[in-house]
Amino acid sequence: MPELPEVETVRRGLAPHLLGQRIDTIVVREPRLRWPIPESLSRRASGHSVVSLMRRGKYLIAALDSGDRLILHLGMSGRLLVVDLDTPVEKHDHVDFELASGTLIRFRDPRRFGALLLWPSGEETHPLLEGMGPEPFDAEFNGAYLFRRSRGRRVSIKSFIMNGRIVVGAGNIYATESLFRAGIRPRRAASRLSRAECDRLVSMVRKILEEAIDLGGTTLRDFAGAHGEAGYFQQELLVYGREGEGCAVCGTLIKRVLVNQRSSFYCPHCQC
DNA sequence: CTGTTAACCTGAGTGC
DNA sequence: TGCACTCAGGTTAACA
Repeated sequence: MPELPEVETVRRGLAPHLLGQRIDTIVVREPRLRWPIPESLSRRASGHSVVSLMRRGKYLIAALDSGDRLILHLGMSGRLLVVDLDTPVEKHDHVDFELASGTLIRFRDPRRFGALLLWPSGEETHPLLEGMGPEPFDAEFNGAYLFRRSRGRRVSIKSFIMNGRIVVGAGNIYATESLFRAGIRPRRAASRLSRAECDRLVSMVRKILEEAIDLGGTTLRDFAGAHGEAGYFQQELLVYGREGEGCAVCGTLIKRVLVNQRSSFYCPHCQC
């Protein structure tokens, strides 16, 4: 479900409720996520306040006044919802954070590809965050960087920009849309992009992600922000999910191909 | 090292 | 209704 704009939308919705708040209780109903929720989580985190809520790629990181940090990932179907204490528990509501304010932060994740881990105080880094590429909005992520990193790489450019070691945040939807706007076919070898194309692609990735954040993310099926609200970027999608429709620019029929087992959409006329 | 594939898991949708 | 099948916004472990 959530790519960078969706995670950022959740972060912004959550922050006002979480910052400065003490976590009274953590209720874990189902610890079997992507990795098991650490048994020590509840003991270590309850009684402590949240001092910051950051995003790194598609991870959310909540720092506590103890120095411990909670790492959250929404996987494909995860949600973090702000609800009242008496809100009935639904089938896939795996974890509740009960705050001193009387608000509940509820983690729901039907497919359980998400994660909730502890990054203990004093540990410089966490294995999951180590080796991550730059944020797309960092100055480090620019045309020169993409050009340099892509030399000699035979993988498709789509897989390349979805690779979190190159740049974080672009998932299937936004990689697909960025490539359309940059005029590059998803299956082109990364090594065969010109420097000018790298410039264009970088600026399109940034632009798309920025616009998607402004519109509260993309809701195709079930993405929702912290208050259950849908995003609006799906209205801006020009190729994703539009196989067989006419291209918005030239009218040519949009094609669907598989790139590493993921659906990709492109216009055979606008993208080469 | 690079690149490809299967795997994790549930639910929604489709066709018979 | 039921069954079989496909697909879904992510990531990594295991392989060639």
